[in-house]
Amino acid sequence: MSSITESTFVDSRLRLIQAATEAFMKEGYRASVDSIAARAGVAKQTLYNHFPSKNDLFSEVARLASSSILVTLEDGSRDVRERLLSFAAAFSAKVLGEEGLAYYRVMIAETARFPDLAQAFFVKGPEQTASCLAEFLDRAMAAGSLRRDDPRFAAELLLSMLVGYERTRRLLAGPSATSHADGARIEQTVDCFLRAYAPERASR
Amino acid sequence: MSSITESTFVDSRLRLIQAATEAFMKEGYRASVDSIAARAGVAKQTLYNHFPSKNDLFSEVARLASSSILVTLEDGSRDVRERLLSFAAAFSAKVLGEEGLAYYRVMIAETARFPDLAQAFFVKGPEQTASCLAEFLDRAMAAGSLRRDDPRFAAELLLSMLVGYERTRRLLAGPSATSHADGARIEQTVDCFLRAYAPERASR
DNA sequence: GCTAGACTGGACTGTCCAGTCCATGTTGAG
DNA sequence: CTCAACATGGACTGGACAGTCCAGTCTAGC
Repeated sequence: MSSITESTFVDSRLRLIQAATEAFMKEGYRASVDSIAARAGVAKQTLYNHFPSKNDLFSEVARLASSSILVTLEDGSRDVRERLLSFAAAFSAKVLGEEGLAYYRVMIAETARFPDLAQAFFVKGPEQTASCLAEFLDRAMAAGSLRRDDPRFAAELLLSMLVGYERTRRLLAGPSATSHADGARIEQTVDCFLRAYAPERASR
Repeated sequence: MSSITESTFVDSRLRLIQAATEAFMKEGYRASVDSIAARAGVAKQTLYNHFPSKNDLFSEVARLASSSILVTLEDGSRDVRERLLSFAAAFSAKVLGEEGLAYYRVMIAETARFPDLAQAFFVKGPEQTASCLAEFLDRAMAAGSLRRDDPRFAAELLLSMLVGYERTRRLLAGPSATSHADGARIEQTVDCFLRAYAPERASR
């Protein structure tokens, strides 16, 4: 990319990680070292120059992927509903997208082999997203836009509502046969949540 | 069990299926044929007398397990809330229990290898449970106990709320560190659902 | 030109495992 | 008693795969 010859050394590490990511996401941990090296256009020995073992390579891939899964609420002076909607859309897209599903599947499958990675994935993903959302809900409750209640519980509830059933469907039956269009589903879900957390007795 | 000698033929099939179930649930498809035969106290050849291949054995196990995962609403003349509560408790127990989690994990992990089994699992489990619940909600809506709305959507929503986040937590981080006691969590969830689907403007 | 360090290809080892084969019991039915 | 059917265990095949080794190539910098 940067210089003359097409394999500019050093970046073989990057190519490896990229290839490994693709392979692991598609085939899970069962993806063979040979196939990863081949996909990266690199000799097997080169792979072992960079990573002491397949486990280490997998761990690296998983750690990298884990570091880009947080979904936050954009700051904005808009309506609570507006902000929740845009968050919900972003969250759904991430979790229910090709990549998100693949990653989830692999981590679930390999929890036994890599308990620490699974734990880390959970903390950096769902857990942190829930914290972030809970904080937002807490403020909204304080401001009277939502009924006062346990914000952490509410956050986990909303996350559940957004992807619970749909994720299972897509994981098990493929992304086919979606009953609702995504946008409508999300809006309906958020409105349901807002109805459950509407402030007492005040119509708005 | 029925007669004199301790290995009464024929039931070796049952012992095999039982052993295979345990093994597959614990180690996934990677569980070796030898280990399954050993666990069943049976020769490998015996296993191959009953099942032409490891795939067939796995399929049999999965099909059997799939046929016992439906959760229905008991009929009763009680309150809508009461009935939903008892359903929610049963559903949570099944899905979030040791066994339910293990089964879910295995099916998710092997979707690529056994797409048909995964599909069947989804239909016999979540899908059918949702239908059953939707029917109940539909009747409750007709009776005015719940606000009129798409009952199928409401059903999927409730199922999501009940296990979405908690299942992910348990799958990835083990059943440890549960923030709420199970009972409280379920009750809170159902009440949230009822608030979202309360009949218009009527306080009860 | 020479050296050091990274890359290559391919052969090789050791292990694990699905599935087969066979020689040898054990059992119940005719 | 004998046959048929099923069970046993242990040896074996063939393939996949992680990880090692090595002899040779390319490049950069001295």
